[in-house]
Amino acid sequence: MNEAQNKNFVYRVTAIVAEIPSGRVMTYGQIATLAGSPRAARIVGGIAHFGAPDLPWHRVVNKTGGMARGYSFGGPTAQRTLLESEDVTFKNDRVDIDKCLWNPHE
DNA sequence: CGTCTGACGATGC
DNA sequence: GGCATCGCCAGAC
Repeated sequence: MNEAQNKNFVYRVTAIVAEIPSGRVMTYGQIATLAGSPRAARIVGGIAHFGAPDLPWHRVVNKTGGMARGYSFGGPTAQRTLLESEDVTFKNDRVDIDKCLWNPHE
């Protein structure tokens, strides 16, 4: 893990997302920052769609608390239902990041 | 090595 | 608060 974490940006993002517990969500910007590049939020998304299909990307949302453009989970409704199943609170059609934003420092 | 793209973010209107 | 535009960084071609 130590060696791997220093490997590349992609691996860090993968590791972070893999550690997101149920009932908690993270923003792409947050993950990108933890990965070492606070401006590379889009890169996180790119990694999401192509690599690491075993990770709970459905717990990853953008800063608006919504989901990304053209999600592939079967529609935004599926994502919302899935997160609600994990005790994630919702504000209208957006995730209540204010309450469910997970911090790895915990 | 140069260029385009992209599951985003911030700012402006 | 939502929509439009620019900007950023890293990966793929």
